[in-house]
Amino acid sequence: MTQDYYQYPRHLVAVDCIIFGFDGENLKILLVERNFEPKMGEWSLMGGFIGDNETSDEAAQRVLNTLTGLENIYLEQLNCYTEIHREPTARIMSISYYALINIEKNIQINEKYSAKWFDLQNFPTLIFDHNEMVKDAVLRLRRRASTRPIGFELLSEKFTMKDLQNLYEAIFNEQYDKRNFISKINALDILIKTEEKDMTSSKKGSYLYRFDEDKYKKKLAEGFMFKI
Amino acid sequence: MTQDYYQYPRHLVAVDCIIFGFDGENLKILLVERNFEPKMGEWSLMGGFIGDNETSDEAAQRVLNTLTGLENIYLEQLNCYTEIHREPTARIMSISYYALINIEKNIQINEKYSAKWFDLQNFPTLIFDHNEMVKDAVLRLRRRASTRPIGFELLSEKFTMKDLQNLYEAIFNEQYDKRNFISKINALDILIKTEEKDMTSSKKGSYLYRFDEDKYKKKLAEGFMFKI
DNA sequence: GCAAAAGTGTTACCCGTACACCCATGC
DNA sequence: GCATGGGTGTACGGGTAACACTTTTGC
Repeated sequence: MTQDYYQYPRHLVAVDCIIFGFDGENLKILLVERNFEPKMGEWSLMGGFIGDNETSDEAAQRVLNTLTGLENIYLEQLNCYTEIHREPTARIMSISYYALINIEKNIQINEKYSAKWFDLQNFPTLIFDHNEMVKDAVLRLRRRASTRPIGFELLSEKFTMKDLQNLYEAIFNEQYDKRNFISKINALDILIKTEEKDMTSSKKGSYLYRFDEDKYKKKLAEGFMFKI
Repeated sequence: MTQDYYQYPRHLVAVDCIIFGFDGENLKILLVERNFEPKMGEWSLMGGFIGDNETSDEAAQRVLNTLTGLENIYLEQLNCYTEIHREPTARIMSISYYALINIEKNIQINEKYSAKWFDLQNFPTLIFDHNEMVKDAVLRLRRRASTRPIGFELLSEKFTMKDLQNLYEAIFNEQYDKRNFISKINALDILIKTEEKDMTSSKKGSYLYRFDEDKYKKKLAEGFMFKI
């Protein structure tokens, strides 16, 4: 006996991307203005349907690449939303992904889409269940950021301690003591202090650091746990 | 301009359930022997296709109900697996769910399915990507168990401290000091100590406890965080 | 009376947190 | 020389982890 697949319904399945960025002070989210019905003109997450010859991960990368031109973006699958009437015109399941991108690298946003960075503390109401998706994504971002060194995806290759602290303060929406934060980071021992200084923020200048990915991986293999 | 949904492919979407149980000593997983091709006779997770008029959550509950007769099972969505050739005969996406059930309550497993409880430390190789699903589910179970009082789903309504400790030792695959464990649990202050004793395990007998869900919810609302 | 599991407190160490002053430089 | 942000060390307290003996009772 072989199972007959023709008796089972088939579904439209999309991906929707929650794209996070960081401008040095605040967490940002990249939204697009819909240029088709339904809900044309309203703000939404960037999304697209999953094709026959791509996985959902690939679909999400494709969607992001179409919008930003970037490749190999940090991307993680979140949830699958399957409410029957989550979209009014058809039953569409959607797998949400969150992406972390460095705003500075992201020079050219495809003009075909009216996309805009919004402050995560203050962005418009989105279509369908996209607000729920964003809420879930923020929670996941916080969880991940506390146990994995994903914050560096949001920064440039070189950054100051102040940048890093600002980033974590934005992610967790909390203020930290400078001395405690720095000694915590130094205790992790996964940064390289360069000889260079960032002179834009002060007269003294502040040292630039890089994330030492090789060292991190080595320590991981030895049982090290990132924790912040 | 309206988007034309007919141009997009439709997909078979299934749910697969990782069903955890606890026998007082070890974590168990409920597996079924496939009675249809492909891979007939091999062990797999219990699954089923998502219908047109049900959400994935509902499909997972339906699948579990079909197998065990139980209703309102603790269930959480895990991941969506979308590799194109994850099943050999057709492209099928699968949303995995993990379920926690009390083995003792689960008196009648549907005889239509050859289902069997296996020790989580020692169960057969499963079909397709089901082993990966189980691995992911165990990790999620550990994360959840450390921050939510989900362990009680796996125990009977009344349980001894020893039961609880055995459960957490099984989940985290670690040994704990009895005194430290008990004082940690007592500090949480979310259990009710009953007058009854379980006399089966010793001559002295050990007190039975119940999870105080109302108290837990009240404390949650006041900012309490479960942590173990 | 003895075997077998239940139940119970104290101490030491570590980590997290609070906290304030000097440094380097451009203007 | 002064204003601005950068960089550094210590002390205290709370919580976690290590640790052993007494109690109960059925046989």
